[in-house]
Amino acid sequence: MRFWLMKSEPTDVSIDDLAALPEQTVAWYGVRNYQARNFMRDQMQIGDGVLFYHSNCAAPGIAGIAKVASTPYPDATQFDRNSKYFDPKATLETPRWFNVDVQLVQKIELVSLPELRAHAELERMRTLQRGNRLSITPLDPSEWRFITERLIR
DNA sequence: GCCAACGTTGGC
DNA sequence: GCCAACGTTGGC
Repeated sequence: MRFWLMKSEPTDVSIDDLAALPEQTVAWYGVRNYQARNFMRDQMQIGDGVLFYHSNCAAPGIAGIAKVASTPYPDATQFDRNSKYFDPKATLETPRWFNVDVQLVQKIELVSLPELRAHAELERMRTLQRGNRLSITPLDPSEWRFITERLIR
């Protein structure tokens, strides 16, 4: 079992949006970065722990606990001409982008970015590193435990 | 809206 | 394969 931090812009899919979806589950569509894709395609397994992070918004931070809820499959938006995620180089035979489904476990009181930065235990977290932009990053089990056991009210 | 950091593109 | 130009991310 692995642990992941996954960023979502709340104007796109917020934690409340996720909570309102059938099965409280969403396809993690729209990833167009190879490293992040590879995490989903090659490393994620059903049941992996996910921290659902709100990014590019007024109050960035961890907004919920979730889990990986499917094996990887082709991201439908790459084939959709009307989607901003359409990829003309992708074909049904050779899809380029993959996603998993993510299911909400629990909405939490926001653990803000400044709070995350305040703990020495988390200083090596990828998301907190200078210049990091990757939307999906692995978490050390120790980081997962610290956040889920110590920072969540 | 600014801008630092980083990934991708494409000419050569 | 190099690398300048460009686009995107995301905190502030």
